Amino acid sequence: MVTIYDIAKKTGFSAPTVSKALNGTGTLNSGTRQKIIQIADEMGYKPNISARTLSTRKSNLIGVIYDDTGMNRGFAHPLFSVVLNRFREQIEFAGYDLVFLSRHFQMSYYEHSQYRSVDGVIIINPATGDKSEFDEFIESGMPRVSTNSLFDGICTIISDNEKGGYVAAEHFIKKGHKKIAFLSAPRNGISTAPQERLAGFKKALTDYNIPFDEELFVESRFWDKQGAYEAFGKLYERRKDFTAVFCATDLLAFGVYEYAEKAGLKLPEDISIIGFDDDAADALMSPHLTTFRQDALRIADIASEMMLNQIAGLPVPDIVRCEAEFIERQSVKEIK
Amino acid sequence: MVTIYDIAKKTGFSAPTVSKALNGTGTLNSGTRQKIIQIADEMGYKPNISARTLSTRKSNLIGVIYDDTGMNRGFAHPLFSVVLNRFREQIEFAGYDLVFLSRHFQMSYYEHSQYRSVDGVIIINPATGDKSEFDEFIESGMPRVSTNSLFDGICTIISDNEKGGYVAAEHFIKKGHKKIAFLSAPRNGISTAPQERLAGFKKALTDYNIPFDEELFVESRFWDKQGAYEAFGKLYERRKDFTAVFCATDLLAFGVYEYAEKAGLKLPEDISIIGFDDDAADALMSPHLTTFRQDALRIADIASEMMLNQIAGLPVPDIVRCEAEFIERQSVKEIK
DNA sequence: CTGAAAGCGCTTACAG
DNA sequence: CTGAAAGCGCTTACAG
Repeated sequence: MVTIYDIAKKTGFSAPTVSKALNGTGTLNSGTRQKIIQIADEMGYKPNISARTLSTRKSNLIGVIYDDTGMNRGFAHPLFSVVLNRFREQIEFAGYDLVFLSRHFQMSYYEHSQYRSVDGVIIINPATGDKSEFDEFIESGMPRVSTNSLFDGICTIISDNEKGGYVAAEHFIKKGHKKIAFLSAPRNGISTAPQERLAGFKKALTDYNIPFDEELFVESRFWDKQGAYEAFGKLYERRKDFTAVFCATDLLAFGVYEYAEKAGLKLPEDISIIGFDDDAADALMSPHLTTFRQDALRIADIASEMMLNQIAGLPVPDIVRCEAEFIERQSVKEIK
Repeated sequence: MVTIYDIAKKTGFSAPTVSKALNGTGTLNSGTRQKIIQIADEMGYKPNISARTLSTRKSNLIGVIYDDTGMNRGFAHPLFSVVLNRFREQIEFAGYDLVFLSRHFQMSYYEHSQYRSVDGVIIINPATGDKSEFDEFIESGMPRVSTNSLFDGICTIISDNEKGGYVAAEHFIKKGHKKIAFLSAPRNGISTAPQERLAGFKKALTDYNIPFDEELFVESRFWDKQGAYEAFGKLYERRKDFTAVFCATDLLAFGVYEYAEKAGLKLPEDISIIGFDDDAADALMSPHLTTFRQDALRIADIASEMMLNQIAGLPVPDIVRCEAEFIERQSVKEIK
């Protein structure tokens, strides 16, 4: 490993001068700068980031909070996986690397971030948990963004879920449906999406003078197919007069498809269905699932921009909403 | 941030003694060790990893090579996403953190790994590329594992793809199929899986005295649905007398489903199909896709074990094969 | 414009 | 069993 001392010796300048030349800091004769840079190149110099971090407290590392406990999808989530991937691209382009933050060894997320001297943190998927876990990040003033759920004091980039819920309900209504069920994801987690989608759903009903029927609301115990299968089963045993169901996420819709297959229900003839997320499977299932595509690329782009802004000391908004695109496929039947 | 000097002052011992106590190194009076640990705890001491890395050259960081350029799935790959997730869990349990390695800024993967002083590297998905890119890792002696493809000199944990190809062909044959097509993934990449699966496929044909028909072999231009759609179309325009197709990966099978839907072909009545990977969509499509499940958890477990072994200076095998499980669903028709 | 000095927080021989 | 000294590779005031 070649160090700045090696370059200093070779060029005849001092280590601080080499440092300034390589970093473009301080005032330097442009000739000596050129020379140093050239020699450094020839020698194949690579800075030692640990040394730099130790003296500057800047690591060029961004901590990622991504933990799918309770979701059991690993990195296969249709929204989060894309957000992670694109955020990584953008932030690497700006010279930062991504390191995963965890809660192991009695370290909290915050302690872990300190241990690694990260320059900022992105909350993509904190699993279920307690929002107060993030208070230390807020108090510390560390640059931080969330692409998952609203936190007071954390710049959050998130889909307009309420609008999504509204559009879904409105679509059903315009296709002639009146008895529309709502299959919710668990509302006890850290994500506010289920509530927001429900709020929009109710608002549309109200606007179209359709009363919200509590009996047509059902909540899955988990964010998965199995939970949805059971929840929908409960709903269907209770009531058979509804013609449509809005699922707060595609994963839940998959449970409905499974139930329909086992129970001999025809989709969308017997029940129309709309999901949320545009999972890769949607366009493969029969009928192809009508859904919403969250703008993961835009969410990630804005997240990285907001991260960089904060690192630069610039102010950022509390919340940025991104539109989710309605994708009409084949799972909603028109009722005359 | 409290440092070992703060603890030294408070306890009356020197910094080196504190260091030894906290790390459990050297010979220390167990009383002073206890005391130091207790005070450190009370003071909420967290080691500064940059300082430690600088003096020990050990970062407790493992570099991850994961780049899906050309695949365009982000982290949504049915095998890689699970491998990444489980490997992360295991390696974090051993006290290591994961950082993504990239090829930005004229840095090669290897240079990036030096820059971050990683203790080891896992190659999960290097995108298409040149195997020689990894020569530096091998020469350097850095601990390294691959869960993607075979590299001489890198401990690789990978499915028994040849066996998979064999079992697929044999299954078709036992169901009465004789004219069996093979839809391959691109073979120009770094992954050896397509060739291995093809080799097993051919072997089964030979064992059952069925000649391999070159005209029934077709290669997709990309690892995606669209490429498969086009490739299968070419095949189908050329020959209509085959009754089954083995797709080297589920993604390719999706392209066949799409083609079948557009062309009005019935699955599995007109064409039987087997995929590979057990993508989450498989059990949702009609007909549910018969496929193979790679043992991603086992692959990741072994990968982390092999990584840890290398870090500990222990020898590791060149290659570990894991069985892929055959999952029979509904996409293969029995021919009388 | 350039460099000597000190410091970031830790660990590793080496003395005592 | 414990500590003084030096070093890991870099940067930041501060002098000149």
